[in-house]
Amino acid sequence: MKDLFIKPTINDLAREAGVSLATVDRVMNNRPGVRDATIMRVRHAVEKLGYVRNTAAASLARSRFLHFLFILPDHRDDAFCLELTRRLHDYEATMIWQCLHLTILKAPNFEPQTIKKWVTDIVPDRIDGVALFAPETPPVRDAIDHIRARGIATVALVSDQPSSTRDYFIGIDNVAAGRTAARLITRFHPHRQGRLLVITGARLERNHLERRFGFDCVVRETSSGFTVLPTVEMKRMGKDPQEIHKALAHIFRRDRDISGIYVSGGLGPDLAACLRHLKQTHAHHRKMMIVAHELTPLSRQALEDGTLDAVISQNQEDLIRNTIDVLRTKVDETSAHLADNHLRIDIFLKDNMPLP
Amino acid sequence: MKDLFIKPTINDLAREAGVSLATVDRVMNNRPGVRDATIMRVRHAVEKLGYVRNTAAASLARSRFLHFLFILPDHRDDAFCLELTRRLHDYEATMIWQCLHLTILKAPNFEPQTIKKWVTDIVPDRIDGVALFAPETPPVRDAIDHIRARGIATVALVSDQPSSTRDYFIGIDNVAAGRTAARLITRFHPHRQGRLLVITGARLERNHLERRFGFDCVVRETSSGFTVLPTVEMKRMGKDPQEIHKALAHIFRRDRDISGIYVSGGLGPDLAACLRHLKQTHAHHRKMMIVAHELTPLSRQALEDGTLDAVISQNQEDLIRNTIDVLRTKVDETSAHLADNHLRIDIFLKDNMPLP
DNA sequence: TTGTAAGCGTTATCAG
DNA sequence: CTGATAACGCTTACAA
Repeated sequence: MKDLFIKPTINDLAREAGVSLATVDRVMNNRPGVRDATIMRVRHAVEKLGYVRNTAAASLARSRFLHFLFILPDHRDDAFCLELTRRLHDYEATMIWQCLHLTILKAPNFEPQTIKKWVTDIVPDRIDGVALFAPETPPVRDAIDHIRARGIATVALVSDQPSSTRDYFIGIDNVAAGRTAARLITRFHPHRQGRLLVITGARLERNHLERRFGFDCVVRETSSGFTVLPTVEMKRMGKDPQEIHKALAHIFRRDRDISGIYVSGGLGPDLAACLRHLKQTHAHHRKMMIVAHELTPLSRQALEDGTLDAVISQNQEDLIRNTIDVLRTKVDETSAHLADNHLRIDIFLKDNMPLP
Repeated sequence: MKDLFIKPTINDLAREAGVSLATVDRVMNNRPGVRDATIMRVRHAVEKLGYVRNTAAASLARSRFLHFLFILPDHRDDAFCLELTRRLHDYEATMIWQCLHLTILKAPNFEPQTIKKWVTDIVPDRIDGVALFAPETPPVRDAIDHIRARGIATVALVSDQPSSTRDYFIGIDNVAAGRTAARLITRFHPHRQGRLLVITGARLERNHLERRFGFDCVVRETSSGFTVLPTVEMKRMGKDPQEIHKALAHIFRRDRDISGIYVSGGLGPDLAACLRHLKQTHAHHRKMMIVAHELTPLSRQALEDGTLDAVISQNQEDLIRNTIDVLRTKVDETSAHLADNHLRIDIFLKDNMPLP
C-alpha cells in the first residue's frame, strides 16, 4: 500500500559504492576532483540501483534563480509579439516556484546597435540565458556570438540565425509552412488553376524566403495550372492605409483570375481591411483562397468573417516552453534530452480555432 | 535590480503573522484546528508578502508517490491506443522524479464487466486517480460513479461520459472536429457540390454522433450543393477485408458524383487500402477530398501517398499532460487553475506532419 | 582526493 | 488549538 516504488537516493548510492554523499554528488554533477576508480564505483551503483536524480530536491537545495533575457521586436508583427509577451509574463507567474525570472526587452526599431548594447551591458553575469527574435543581420549575429563567447546559452526564436553560434533555433520549419500554405491553396482550390499572389512584410527576410521556397515547390509539383505573381512587399508601402489598397486594386485589374493569396508574414489591419473588401465586394472573389500566418485577434476575426480561409500558426505555448526547457537544460549542463525543437505547424480554420 | 527575487517562505509568513510554521502549514493546506482569527492573520500575511508555495519543496517533504490508473481500449483504434500507451510509458519515464506511477490496463473487448472488476478490485487505496477511455455505456458509468464515490479523481479520456460523475473530460470538442472536417471538404472543394460520404466505426457512438452533427451543420450552412449520404458503418462489416471494398464499390456505382469522404473514426488497414485503390484507379476520383481522424503510421502513409488529403488529430502529448495535471491538482486539493481541458484540434496535411 | 554537516522550504509527528 | 522539531533528497561550504 505504502510506497512500493521507493526510488533509490544518493544515500543508497553512497552506501552501495562505499563513498560519501559529497562524492556521489561530485560524480553525478561531473565535478572535478574524483579518482577515476571512484567515479566508476559510483556509476556502477547508479546502474545497479537504477538511480534517477530527484530534480525537485536538487532545485530546492540549489535554490538558484535563473534569469533569462528575451529580446523581441517591437515595431511589427505587433499582435504576435504582444501576445508572446503576455504569455511570457503568464508563464513566469505560473512558474514562479520554479525560480525563474524573465526579463523582456523590446528592440524599438530593431536597431542592431540597441540590441548589441543590451547584450554587452546587461548580460554579463546577471543573465543565465538569452532568447532572441530578430532578423538575420551581421550586428545581430555579432551580438549572439558575443553572448555565446561568455558562455551564456542562446536561442534564436522564430527566425533562425544559422550563421551565428546560437545554441538552438526554436520555431517552425518555414519551408514546410510555405508548403502547407500552397497545399491549402492549390490542392483544395476550385479550378486548379489561376494566378497566386504572395504578400509579405519584407521580401528578403529569411523567414519569407524559406516560406516562399516551400510555397513555390508545392505549386510546381502540384499542377501547371498555377502561376505565382511577383511578391507584393508591405514594407515598401508608405504609412498611408490607402496605398496597399491601391496596389492590390491595380493588380486585380491587371490579373483577373487570381485564385489565391498567401500572406506570408503577419496580417496587419490595413491589409486585413483590404482583403475583406476584396472578398466581400466581388462575388467572383469569394472563391479565392486566402491564407495568412499567425493567430492573432485580427486574424481570428478574419477567419470568423470569411476574409481568411486558413491561418498557419506556430504555437506560442510550445515556443515558450521549449525555449525555457532548452535554456534550463543548457544551464544545468544536465545534458539531458533535447527534444526536437521544431514547433508544430498549426492550421486553423474558423472551426478549430482554440479559445482566445 | 539585484536578487530582489527572493520569494517569501512560510518562515516569513510565520514571523509576519506571529505564529509557528506548523500553523502556517495548517492554514495553507486548509487543515482543521485553527482559530478563525489566526487563519485571518496568516491569510493577511500571505497577501502582504505575496507568498507563493514552493511546490518543489512541498513535493520533497511529502515525498508521496502518486499512482494513476489508465484504462484503455484494446480492440480498436488500435494504432491510436498503441501510440498512446507508448507515450504514457515515455511520460512516466521522463517524469520519474515527479513521483508518478502509472498503471495501464487494456480492456480486451471493452467488456464492461472487466472494467468494473478492475475498478472495484484494484482501485481501493492503491490508486489516486483514474483516467478512462471507454464508450459511454451504463456499466462504464456505474464503474466511474463507483470510483468517484470513494473519492478518487476520475477523468474521461477522448470520449466523454457526461452522464457519469467523472471530474473532467479531456479530449477534443468533437462537434468542432466534425465542423472542421466539413469545412475542409466543402469550402475547399472543386465544384462546391456533390455527394458526401461519412464512414464511421460505430454509428451510434457519442464521438461519432457529435462529429457527424458538426459535419452536417457546416455542410448545411455552406451551400446547398452538397448531399450527405447514409453513414457507412465499419462495425457492421464482417472480418472479410473484401466486404468494405464491395460496399464502397456498390455506393460508387450508384452515386457517381461523390466529392468527399469523411472517415469520422479511425482509419483501419482495409479501409485505407480501399480508399487508396479508389483514388488511384479513377482519375475522376483524384479530386475527391478525403479526411480522416488521428495521425497514425497508417494515416501518415495515406497522407504521404495522397490517399488522404487531411487528418484531424488530437494531440497525444497534450492529452497526457493535461490528464496528469488535472489528476494531480485534483489529488493535491490545490484547487489550482484548471486550464481549459479542451485539446487543440490539429489539422495535418502531408506538408505539416510532425516527425514520427 | 574524500568526508562532514549545515541548510533549502515544506510537511508530518509529536507534545503542550 | 498551537508550537517545536525531525525528516525529505540534494547541494555546498569547509574540513580532513
